[in-house]
Amino acid sequence: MLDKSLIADLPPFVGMENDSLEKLISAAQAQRYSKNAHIFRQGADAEHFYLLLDGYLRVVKVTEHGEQVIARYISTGELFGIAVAIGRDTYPANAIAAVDCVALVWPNSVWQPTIEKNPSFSTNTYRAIGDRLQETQDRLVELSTERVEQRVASALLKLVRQTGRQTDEGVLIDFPISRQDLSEMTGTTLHTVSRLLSAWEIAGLIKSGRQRITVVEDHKVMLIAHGQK
DNA sequence: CCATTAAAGGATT
DNA sequence: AATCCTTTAATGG
Repeated sequence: MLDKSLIADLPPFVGMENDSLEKLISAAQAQRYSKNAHIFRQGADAEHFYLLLDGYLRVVKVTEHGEQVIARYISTGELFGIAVAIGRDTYPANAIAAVDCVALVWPNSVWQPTIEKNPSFSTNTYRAIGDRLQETQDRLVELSTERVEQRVASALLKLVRQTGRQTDEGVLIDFPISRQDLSEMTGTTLHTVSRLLSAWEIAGLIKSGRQRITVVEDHKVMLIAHGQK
């Protein structure tokens, strides 16, 4: 049996009445996903919506030719797979566990009643959707105006803000991330990312290993992101 | 400035 | 052993 304290303090649910919370949580099912598992697939019928309780996952668009673009990362406490919120009946992308994850799963049928009875939940989720839209628009501008170096630096900083964990060496990005992943976030190739990271490591801005990146000099990375090298 | 191609070595399963 | 990740160099748009 799930307890409402699991979700009561998470951003999507702040301001909700206690009995509404209880009702919502009782309609949910907890589900574990091991690393690299697909939670849902692009184009599949959207029958559920989700909340990430623990872990990180990536949202990946796949083209007809098999090329992948990482649309965004979802971290703990975020809703995802909310196709129902924007009137879609299929999922627009794949959701893949970046590490072992735990999520709550609801059937879409509980979305509409929950929205209707809980104005705060409604505003919270539509705000979140708005934020994500804003983010993708910012990325569009980035892609068309900034050099690769700036885009990779920006992506690093975004990940640090979203998932950074302080260590004695700097701020570690808290899940396995490859050069390929970074290239899929920034519209470049893994080779270019590899070269950039190598150069930054020599310059002391970051430390990196296989699927590990630690930002040591975030200020200097920020300078690169903003174009003044 | 950056993508592509190729080659090779290390890490992971 | 097979596969995945990373680095490096050469070439060309």
